[in-house]
Amino acid sequence: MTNIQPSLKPASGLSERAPSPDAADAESSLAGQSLHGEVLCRLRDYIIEGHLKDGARVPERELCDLFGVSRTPLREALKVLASEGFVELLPNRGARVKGLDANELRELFDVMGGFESLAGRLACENISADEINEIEQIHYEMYGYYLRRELDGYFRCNQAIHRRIVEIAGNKILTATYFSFGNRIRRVRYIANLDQHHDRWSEAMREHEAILDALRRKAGRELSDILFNHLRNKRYAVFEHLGFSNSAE
Amino acid sequence: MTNIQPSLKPASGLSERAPSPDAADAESSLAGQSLHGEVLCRLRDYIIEGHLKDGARVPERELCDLFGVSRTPLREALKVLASEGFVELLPNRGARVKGLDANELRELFDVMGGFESLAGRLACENISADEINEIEQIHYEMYGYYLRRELDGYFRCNQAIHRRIVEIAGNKILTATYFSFGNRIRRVRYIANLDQHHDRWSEAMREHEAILDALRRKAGRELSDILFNHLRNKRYAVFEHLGFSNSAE
DNA sequence: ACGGCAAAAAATGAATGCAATATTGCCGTC
DNA sequence: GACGGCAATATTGCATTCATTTTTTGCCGT
Repeated sequence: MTNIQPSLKPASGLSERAPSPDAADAESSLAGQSLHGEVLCRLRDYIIEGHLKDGARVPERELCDLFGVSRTPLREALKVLASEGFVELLPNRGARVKGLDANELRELFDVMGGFESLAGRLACENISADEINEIEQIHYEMYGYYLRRELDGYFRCNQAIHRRIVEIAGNKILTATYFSFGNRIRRVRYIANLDQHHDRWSEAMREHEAILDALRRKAGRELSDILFNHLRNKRYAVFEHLGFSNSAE
Repeated sequence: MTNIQPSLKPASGLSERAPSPDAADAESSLAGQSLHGEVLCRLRDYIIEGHLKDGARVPERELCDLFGVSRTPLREALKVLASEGFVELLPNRGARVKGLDANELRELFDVMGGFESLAGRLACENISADEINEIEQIHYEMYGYYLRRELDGYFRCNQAIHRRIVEIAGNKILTATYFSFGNRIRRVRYIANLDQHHDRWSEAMREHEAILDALRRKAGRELSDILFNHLRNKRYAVFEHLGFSNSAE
């Protein structure tokens, strides 16, 4: 994977990777090649973007018309989406969109924390000087946004750092799984209209300092720990924001 | 006409394997309820148990005959198996069994290490006195097998401890994902006829002492670390055993 | 004997058809 | 007006069918 050239352009470096985290590699094989792969991606996005409400039944016929395919590839896609956790298959009663209750959301955050934790550990084993530089770059760009209170740019950099750490971990299976699970959280953001909140901003910024520091020192065990707790704290903040209880139920 | 014979007895090579740690909850919804769910489970087991060789094409027609279903549910199952990583879908060229090369196996071990690491951390947050007792029990039973050099019993207890830790973590999504990924490694065991080896036995036993100790003290961070390295060491041992290189390639 | 080409065969991918099941709308009764 | 039963309708799950594409086979020429 080409690592981005060390062109010292903090501001522009990110804008290019801006758009959408997009697809894990997991379904690159399915993606554009076949009808069902196409339908899978489109239907997944359709659900992630919240066009179907939690618990709503998935109208096969309508979606067939919408996508211009017959029921066969659509139903194949539904089976896959069920295994990914986006829908639930009820015997003889079709598919329903699977929303996340507070408990599942909490679980999902912890699992993501586990992935990031692992990624941090592995990244410390593999990271090159150039890559440390790259992360630093993004970090300082993010710091700039932080100082200027530009939430949007801050958020993009934040995402980029976490994504790069996972990529640098150099474990394709991890990467694919990470992004796949990330999609399920992404949907919550759409649904709950969960724009990033300012609470905890300075705290998160401090945590990122620690992340960068641990990366520089290649302190895998430590970074692993920091990243898990970073996600935990994010979970706490999100739950606070949503008015959920933070204790197990 | 109406076939509908829920029994689905091919009477042929499919073992009536009862045990199997079985099932993540992930497909409890798919499992016995529908034809495609049934086929999914059976085909997955069929592949895990090595009835199809790495890279072999998956013969739709034959399997349809074997399972006594039409191509539709079988193909639906194939799509899911592809998303789980057991097969690869080649456009217009059907499905091929996806074997793991050394690199992917290494990645998979690390991901499992990540899951166990996370599980240990969470388990320390949740574990009750009774559950500690239970783990201790298994641990000492395992120690007995160790002293008597009974590899089989030792191995069963070993598995049980790791499984219990994951369950005690109390994160259903983690549990489901853990077992799902475990299946892919399970296949390697079948294929490579990877009986447990004696190497590293005493070392592994010592590590398990540390695991139990950390659990007792509810030292999550520590246990997290121990478990990751435990898996790493296991990976090293397995790779040694298989004659693979242990360094990244 | 060997390699290349064309036709046949088989496989795949997707659409359609059909029986079984769920859902809806309607009506009568309380 | 609310409720329960019943027919009409829609939906689901799977089998079957159809159009392509791939693979194999058979043939010919060199």
